Amino acid sequence: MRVSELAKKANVTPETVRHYTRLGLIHAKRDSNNGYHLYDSVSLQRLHFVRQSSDLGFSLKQIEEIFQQSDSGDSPCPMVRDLLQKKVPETKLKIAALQAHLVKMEEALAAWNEMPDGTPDGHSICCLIEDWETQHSTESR
Amino acid sequence: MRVSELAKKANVTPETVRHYTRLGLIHAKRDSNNGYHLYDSVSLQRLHFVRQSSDLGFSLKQIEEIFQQSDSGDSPCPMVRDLLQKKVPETKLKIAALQAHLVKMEEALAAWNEMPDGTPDGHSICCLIEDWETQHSTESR
DNA sequence: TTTGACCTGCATGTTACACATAGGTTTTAT
DNA sequence: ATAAAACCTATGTGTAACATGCAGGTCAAA
Repeated sequence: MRVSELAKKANVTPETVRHYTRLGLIHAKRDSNNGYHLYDSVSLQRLHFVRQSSDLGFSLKQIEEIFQQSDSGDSPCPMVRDLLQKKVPETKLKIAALQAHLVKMEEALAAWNEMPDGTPDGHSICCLIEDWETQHSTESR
Repeated sequence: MRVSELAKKANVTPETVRHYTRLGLIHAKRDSNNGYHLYDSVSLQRLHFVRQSSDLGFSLKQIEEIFQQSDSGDSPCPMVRDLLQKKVPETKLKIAALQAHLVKMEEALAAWNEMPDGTPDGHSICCLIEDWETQHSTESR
C-alpha cells in the first residue's frame, strides 16, 4: 500500500507517515516504476507501535532507541520500564504546574470582573496584568 | 544598564533579554562608543510585564499585540480578558489529557510488573508496549 | 484527454529561547 | 601596563513533531 492508505489505516496524516519514514521509524520499499513508497503490514505494525509509544509519552528519538535495542536482538522492555518510571513524576509535575497556572488565570479573571478597563497612560500597559503582577510574586518557569 | 544587569534584575538569562530585544518587546538605546544595548527602568518594567504575561500563558506574539494595542492608545484589557477566557478551557483540556496519560502510564507499569521481559522475536518489539496496545484503544492526540 | 487526486523531494514555518562562532570591549588582577 | 577574564555584538544553528507550500511527475475516473 502507499502513503495515504497506510495513513488512513493508522488514523494519521500522510505527512506523519512520510515524517516517520524519513526518520527511519518505519520502512518502505519502492515501486520501481514511479519511485512511490510501498508499505506492508509490518509497516502498519511499526506505525501502531510508534503511535502507542508516543501516546505513552515517548519522544520519537526514544522510540528510535527502542527499535534499535529491539533490532539488535535485546529486549527493550527494561529500558521502556525505566523510561516510564521517570516519566511518571515528570508528568505529575507538569500537571501541578498547569493547575497552578489555571488557578492564577481564574483568580485573575475573578479579580478583573470588578476592575475597570484602563487606558494606557504611559505608566501602565494593561491594568489587569499589572495589577495581577503586584499581587503575586514572580515564579520561575 | 546593560544586558546582563537587566537580566539579573528580572531573573532571566541575558539571552532572553536579547531575544525580547530582537523581537521589539523591550527597547534599548545604544552606547554610541561601542554599540552596546542600554536599558533603563522602563525596559525593566516591560520585561516584568512580558514575564508576567508569559506566566499567564500568553505567547510572545500575543504579548506583542497587547503592547501594540497599548501603544496605539487603546486599552488592551478587554482583549486580555478575552484571551484569558479562551485559555482557561484549553488549559483544563490539557490537564485532563495529561491526567489520562498518567493513568495509562501507571496502569502499564502495574501490569508490567507481572510480565516477563521478552526478547524480540521478529513479531513483537517490546511485549510491554504491545501488550498495553491490545488493552486500550488508540486515542487521538 | 483532461482533471482531480495522489505521489516525489526539498524547503520553510512553528515556539521560545539556548548555544556556538568570531570578533570587539571592558574590567580586573598581576 | 598588560594579560586574562568577563562581557558585549551580530549571525547562524538547534530544539520537537510535524504542517504547509512548491515544482513537478503519476494515476484513476469521467
